Amino acid sequence: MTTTELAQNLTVTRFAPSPTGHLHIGGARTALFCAALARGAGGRFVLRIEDTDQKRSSEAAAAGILDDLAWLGIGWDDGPEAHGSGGDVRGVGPFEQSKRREIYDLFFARLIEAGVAYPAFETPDELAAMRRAAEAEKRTFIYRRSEIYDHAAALERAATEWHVLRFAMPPGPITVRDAVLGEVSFPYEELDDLVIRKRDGFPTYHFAVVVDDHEMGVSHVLRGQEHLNNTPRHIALMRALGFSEPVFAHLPLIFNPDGSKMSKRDKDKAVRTAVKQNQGVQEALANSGSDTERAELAKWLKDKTVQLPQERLLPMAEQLGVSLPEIDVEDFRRAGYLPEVVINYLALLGWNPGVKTEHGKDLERFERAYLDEHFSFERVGKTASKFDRDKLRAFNFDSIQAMAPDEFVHAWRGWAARYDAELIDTLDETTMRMLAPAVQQRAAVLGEARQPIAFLFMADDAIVYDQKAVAKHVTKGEPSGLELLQGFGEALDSVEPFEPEAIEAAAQAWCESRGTKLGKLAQPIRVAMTGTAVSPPLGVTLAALGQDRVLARVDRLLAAFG
RNA sequence: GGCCCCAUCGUCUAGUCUGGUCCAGGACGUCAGGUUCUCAUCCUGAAAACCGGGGUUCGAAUCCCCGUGGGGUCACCA
Repeated sequence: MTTTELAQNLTVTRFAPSPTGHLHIGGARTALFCAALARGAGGRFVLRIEDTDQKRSSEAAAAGILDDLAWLGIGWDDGPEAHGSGGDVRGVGPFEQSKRREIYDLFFARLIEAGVAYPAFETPDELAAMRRAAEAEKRTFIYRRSEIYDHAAALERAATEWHVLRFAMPPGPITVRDAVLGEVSFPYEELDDLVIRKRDGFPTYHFAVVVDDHEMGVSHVLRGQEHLNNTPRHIALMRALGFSEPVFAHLPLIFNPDGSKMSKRDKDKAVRTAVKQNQGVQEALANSGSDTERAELAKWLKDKTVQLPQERLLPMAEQLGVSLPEIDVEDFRRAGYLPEVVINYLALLGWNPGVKTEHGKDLERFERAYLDEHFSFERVGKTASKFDRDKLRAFNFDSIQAMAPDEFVHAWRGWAARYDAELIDTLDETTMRMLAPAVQQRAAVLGEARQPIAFLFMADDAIVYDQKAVAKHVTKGEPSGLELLQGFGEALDSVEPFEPEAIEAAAQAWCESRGTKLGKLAQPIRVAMTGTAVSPPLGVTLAALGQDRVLARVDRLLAAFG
């Protein structure tokens, strides 16, 4: 079966990121919808790496994107082999555009021969000047082939001179038939003769996309709405090349809560603002690192368009106490969101099942398989949506609640293995298992699971007592917390086994015998264990610490205020 | 600025194509109560929207027009 034959009866979608950084959350949604459409139709989902920009692309970034997709559970049928996905059973690869030069050259030749692709010799500076001139006259700059253009002469000149290849846009308006937006027309006057081959011989994005989509038998092109303006150009190219048009579907954009575009630059912005407000840090930074590092930093501080690599941003953010906005899939992973939750939330951004549950509520929580089965363009919205982190958190929280303790520990340890070595080193699996129920309902994301048990990571003699908590729960009252603690401390000695249930039973019994409420005893214990009036339930708190450390902390409080 | 897209609670949205069942439903968030050994969880309840103006129609959130607002895009980046 040839590619075109396949295209006629197969739904083929593709996700084509350019490897310039981690996978953006918006890109993840596009990939998800592409995969869902293909799966639901029994078709194929292609992953292609768009690395025609030699300066910005990197293999590391490409690998990172594959890893991000794999973490989300989005597998691909045709594409680079990694994480159990990919391969080239249809023989439509390679899947990196930088390896497809000969293919593009073939189609360049075809267009040149037809006289619709032509060399152009303006330098970038000259073009910039032309744009400025147009702007001064308040008209839009449109590059158009001169009417007295001599194709043969231009080709001759091109043999010896640097040039780009441009596509002669055919006259007449072009209408895009979009599966979510309907028909959208663009006048010829708005469409210029776009560059299809760069000076360095690489195709531009427009050309490579059109050729590759055709060669790979892509039947449905799903992408963000920011590409809508490119589509008429692509259609013109397809027609010139004799390709059939795929179905286009432009997905609504995803924005920040403040309405701005969700961009990787947001991270730089957050840190840059904080640095500028902090004179001390600014000076410290100005005096550390190598010369080149300092120069980069100075440039970054001044120029909003300059981005710093994540490895440099992260420590600065930590030092300044600012949290980086989550933009990339990797950010959500680090924060401790569950991949299936991210998928679920993403699916709802711009699409919805339009189904009610038996309780008359909108169906919002569903599995990946549900999306695969039910995804359709009719239910894709046209409106851009703001990314609601609170709602994502709530989803994640619910999913964490729904986990069995073992499941939770598994997820937690998996996360910690990558992001929190100290946690793994300090707590064994049995302890985590015991802690799980208490921690689960206090953590919306895995990264927060440590907070309610922070006291476990402190040395017994390093507890800092909160003055208010001490005043309220330890020194005040009749009997005082101190006295209760003293009495119960002895009782604690004989608790066997030293596990949550036994401890709680002992505390309960002890309080009953003394005629006090459990709360009266629990609070001073909390202060002794954590320095504050807040901790997980008593039994778990004490059991996790272990008898020795508990008694040491009781003694220390007694000594400090007794 | 040109071109293009969009417009329902603070946010995500159902309802819009096939006008009436919508004094607009759900979720997140917010607020108020309740349960609880703290913090949480959990339970109950409340406030909260059809951008404005004209049409069409017996009737418009739903159809049409004009405004207004928001966004995208105008590279030898993708």
